[in-house]
Amino acid sequence: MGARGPGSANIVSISSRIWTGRQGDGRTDREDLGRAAYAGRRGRSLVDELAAGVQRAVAAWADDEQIQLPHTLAVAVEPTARPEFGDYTTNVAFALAKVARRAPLAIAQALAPRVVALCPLATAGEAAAPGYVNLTVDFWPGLLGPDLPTFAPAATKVVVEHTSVNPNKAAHVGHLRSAVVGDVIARLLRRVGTGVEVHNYVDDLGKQVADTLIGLLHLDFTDPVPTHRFDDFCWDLYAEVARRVATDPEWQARERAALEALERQDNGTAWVGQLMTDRLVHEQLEDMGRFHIQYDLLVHESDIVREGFWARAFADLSRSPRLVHETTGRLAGCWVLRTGADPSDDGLPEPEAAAGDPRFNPDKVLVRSNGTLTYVAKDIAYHLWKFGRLDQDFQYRSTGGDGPWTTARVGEPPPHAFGRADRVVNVIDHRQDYAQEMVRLALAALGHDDAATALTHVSYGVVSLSPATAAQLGVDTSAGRSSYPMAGRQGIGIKVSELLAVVKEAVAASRSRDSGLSSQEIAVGAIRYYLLRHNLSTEIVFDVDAARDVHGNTGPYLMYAHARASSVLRRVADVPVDDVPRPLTPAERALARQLAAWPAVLEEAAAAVNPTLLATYAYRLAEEFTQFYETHPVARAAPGERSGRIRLTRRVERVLHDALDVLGLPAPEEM
RNA sequence: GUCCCCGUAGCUCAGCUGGAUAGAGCGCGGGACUUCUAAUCCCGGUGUCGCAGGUUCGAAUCCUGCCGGGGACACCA
Repeated sequence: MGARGPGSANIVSISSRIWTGRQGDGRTDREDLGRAAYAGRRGRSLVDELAAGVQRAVAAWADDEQIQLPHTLAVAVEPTARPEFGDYTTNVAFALAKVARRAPLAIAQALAPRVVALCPLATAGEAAAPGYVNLTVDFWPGLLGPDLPTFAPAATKVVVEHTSVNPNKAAHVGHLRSAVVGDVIARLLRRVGTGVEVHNYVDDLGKQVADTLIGLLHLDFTDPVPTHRFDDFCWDLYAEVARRVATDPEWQARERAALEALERQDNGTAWVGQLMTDRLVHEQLEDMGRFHIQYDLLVHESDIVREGFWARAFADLSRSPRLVHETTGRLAGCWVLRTGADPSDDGLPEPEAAAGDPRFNPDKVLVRSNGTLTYVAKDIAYHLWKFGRLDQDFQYRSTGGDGPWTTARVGEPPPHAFGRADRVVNVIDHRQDYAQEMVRLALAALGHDDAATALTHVSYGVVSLSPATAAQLGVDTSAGRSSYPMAGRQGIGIKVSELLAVVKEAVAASRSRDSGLSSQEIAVGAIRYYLLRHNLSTEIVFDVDAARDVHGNTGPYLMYAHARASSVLRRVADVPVDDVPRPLTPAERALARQLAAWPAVLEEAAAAVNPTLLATYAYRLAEEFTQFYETHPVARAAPGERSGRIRLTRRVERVLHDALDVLGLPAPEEM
């Protein structure tokens, strides 16, 4: 990168880091998405203005000192950790120290007054050892401007796939994590102006479905825990069948026969299978619906097979040197996707996608020696369709009412074209990293490098059980592990419906009045927040007692803060509000500063495809507001102070409402 | 065996694109409601940031090795 003339540096602000705590892995595909979102935002935030002021100061300084600046500088303009450091701080002097070969403190001292002179919002600037520029800001104009960021609608369409529970039993908390994370990603992308289509993949041809099915057909099963729900019944039935399949050759043969019958599709077994999976999907969707999670399209694996999507994908893929028909050895008779991870595979193009990645097995079977397709093969076909690269389409029908559309045997005209995505976001736990990379590799091998790049796998850690919760479920915890996995095959897990009932009960028991939001809605907010506040890469060690908590860093705390703001505003509904500026108290400043961060947090969350940033931000905002609320009367404030406090409270209500909407939590006016 | 993720307060977790005295919630003890909802707030924490080296003016953060936990590497999904 060649140096330009003095004063020409672009400052790359990474300013949102401090408010939210940055996560994310910095993958390029996520950053691209972020840039698109950033470009669409209308208007500048307070922090944007400040960063621009710092940039002007740097340019002026470089001119005066005759210093050549590089094209870009990575600089943070961020809130200070302590009030005595001012409102915002920047590390720009450290970045310049390396370029100019001068002491950071000297640069900071030269910069501080220039920022104050060149940025109308900065009322004071100080250099602090070892080289920070600390800025004090006039927050008042920020309380007069527009409340919420707006984004120009983007022409791009993103398909978000999440949930994708095997339709053979009830959904558990682990599935709910995918659903909640995916749902927030969909809400977030819509919020920043992107077109979104939400898919739920129904794997109705898999081994798990076959197991529940043969239990239904061959077992005289009575549920040890009588239930009115079919998915609860299947939960126990599946565990019973899994026990038999593990050891009994007769049941293993039944499983194979059922799998084969499901894939053939024109027989009684397949029809019973379809009736079974339809009913289970219906109940799973009811569960998710209670959490305000909705889908645009259900994609059935059986429809991918029936429509012959794989035949077209195979025709294309077989022109690639990566698809190999093995004639000898362990995989004789299989069609294999060769990843190039084996060093002996010379001559294959690389690097592309996962090629040569030592994490992966060099050969991935797509077509078994008996001619049937593996899961990855069907997923490749599905993704070619998602990206509109297949010249083929499904049949569709509506599931009625507000429900999603679904792929079907016989179609009716869909309301709009499904699929044809510019980007695809798959919310799938980290155990499928390998399978997702295989899909990406196949897309690249077919020449769809753009699609391979536009495929984002949002990988997240599994939900496991705390020792206490595992013990309550009858798991043997004598091994003393720190967590225990949920296991559908063993019937071990917290079902979504049970969790909601338990948390709802806890909410009902702890509430001080009954007139506000229903206990179920509060429970939904509590559970959603619990699943969102952990980093995506973190394995959530789920504890029932912790999930039942409604105090502290929980969903109800955020909702309560919103209800308090609403309550205050009801009291002052008729009070006239003026624009007369006044100095803010420390708590007011802290609150104003947090409010000013919202546009950047939205952008960064969209860029990183990371809902946790939103959860963290909303909690901090609720916390700042609550502290303000405790110490600053609004309705009973002196007239000189009241207008500013009403403005702050109004803004808190709107920004918190916006944040809660994106998080899918209720924003109650009363609790 | 190879590779990936994780290891921070009693517990669950933030912080980790290097920077100013390492944070929150829970739990525990104490305090605050005739005042905009106390589902709240305030006070009380030196914790071998797994261990050992290294890079740096500066490391919880980057690099290497080791130890411990989890996961992936299926003609499962």
